[in-house]
Amino acid sequence: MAASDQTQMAVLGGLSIAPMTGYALREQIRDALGQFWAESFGQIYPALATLERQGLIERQAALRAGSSTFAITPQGSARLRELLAEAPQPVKPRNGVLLRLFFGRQLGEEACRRLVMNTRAKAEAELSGLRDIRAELQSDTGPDAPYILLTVLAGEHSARASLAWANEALGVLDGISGASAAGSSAVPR
Amino acid sequence: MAASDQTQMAVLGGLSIAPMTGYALREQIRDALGQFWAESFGQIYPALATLERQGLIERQAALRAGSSTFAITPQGSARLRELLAEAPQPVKPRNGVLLRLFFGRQLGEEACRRLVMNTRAKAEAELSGLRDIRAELQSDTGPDAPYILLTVLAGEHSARASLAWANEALGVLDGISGASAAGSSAVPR
DNA sequence: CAACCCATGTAAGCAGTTACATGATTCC
DNA sequence: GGAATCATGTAACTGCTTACATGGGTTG
Repeated sequence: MAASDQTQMAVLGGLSIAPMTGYALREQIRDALGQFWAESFGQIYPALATLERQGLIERQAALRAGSSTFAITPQGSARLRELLAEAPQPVKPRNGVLLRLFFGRQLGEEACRRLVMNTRAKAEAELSGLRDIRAELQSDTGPDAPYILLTVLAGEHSARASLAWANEALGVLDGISGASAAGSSAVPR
Repeated sequence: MAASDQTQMAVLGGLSIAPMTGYALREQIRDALGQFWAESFGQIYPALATLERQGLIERQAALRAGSSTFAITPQGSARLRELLAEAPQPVKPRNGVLLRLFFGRQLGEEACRRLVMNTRAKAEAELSGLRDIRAELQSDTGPDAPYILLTVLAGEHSARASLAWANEALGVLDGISGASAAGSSAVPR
C-alpha cells in the first residue's frame, strides 16, 4: 500500500475522464487540478502499478515503445465512486505568509507589507487566469463541465478574498506606522 | 536536523512571545495559529532539543519536577528574524472537497450538495469564532495585536469566501438537475 | 485514591518530494 | 545528429503523524 487512497482517487478520477499515460496523467493533474491538488511522479507510478495489480485499471496498446496507456476498468469505476464517497480528510494548514505576519513585529512592518503585496499580486494573476478558464468552461456543454465549474468558482472566490484581505491588511499596516508617529506627539482619543 | 526550518520558526516565534514548556507551546500553536499552522509533539520536542543545543533557546528553572520552561536567547531572536525574512515556501494544496467535486459526475449530484453544505456550515462556524476573537483583539493595545489582527482578518475573508462560494455552488447544482429535467422534454435554446 | 490533566520524550511508519537513471520520439 | 520533449521507474531522503511509554500534580 505504497500509494494512499487520496492518490488512487486522483489517478482513477483522471483515467475516468480519458485513458492516458502516467506522464499525461501528471500533466492533467497539474493543469486541471493544480489549484487544489498535486501529485508527483513518485506517487503516480507506484499508484498505477498497484491499481493495475488490483485490476482497477488496465494497460492498452502502447502508443510507442516503452510507454503504455492506462484505462479504467468497470471495477475501477466502482472503486472510484467508493473513494469519492469517503469523507474528505481534513487538511493540515501551513500558510507561511500568515505565520510570518503573526510574528510580524519581529519581522518588521516593511517586510510585512512586501509579503502582503506579493500575496495580492499572486491573487490578481490567479484571478485573471481563472476568469479565462471559466469563460471557456461556460461554452462547454459536456456532462463534467458544471462540476468543474464549481472548482473554478472556488478558486475565484478564494482569489478575490485574498485580494480584499490584502487591501485591508495594507490599511492596518498603515495604521501601525501612523499610530506610532501620532503616538509620539499625542495619544489618539 | 530532525526539525525543519518551518518548525523552528514556529517554536522560536512562540517563545518570542513568552517563555513556556513544550506542552504549552503546542497548545498555544493549536489555539492561536490553528487556522493556518499545525505542529505535533513529535516535531516540537526534537525541535526544542535542537534549538537548545544551538543555544537559541535555554531552559529556565522548572515549574515542577520533570518539566522545563524554555526561553528564547538573544541569538534565538536573531535567528527568528532571519527565518521570518526567508521567502515562504509555496504550499502544496490538497483540498479533498474540491477533488471530489471535480469528479462530481461520478459521485452524484446529491453527495456533491452535501459536501457543499458541509463546507458552508464549517465556514459559518469558523466565521463566528473569528468574529469573537477579533472583538477581543481590537481592545488589545499590545504591540503584537495589529499583526495578529492581520491573520484573523485573513481567516474571516477566507471563511466569507467559502460561504459565498457554497451558496453559488448550490445554485449551479440546482441548475444541473433543472437542466436535465428540462432537457428530457426540450433542448434549451 | 482514582481520574484527569500537565508534561516529556521516542519509535514506527506513512506520505510525499527530489534526484537520478534510462531510453524513445520528434523536430529543427 | 543534437536538443527538447515524452515517458517510466526507483531510491534516498525529509517531514510529519500516531501511538506508546512514562511519570508528576491536582482535584473530586
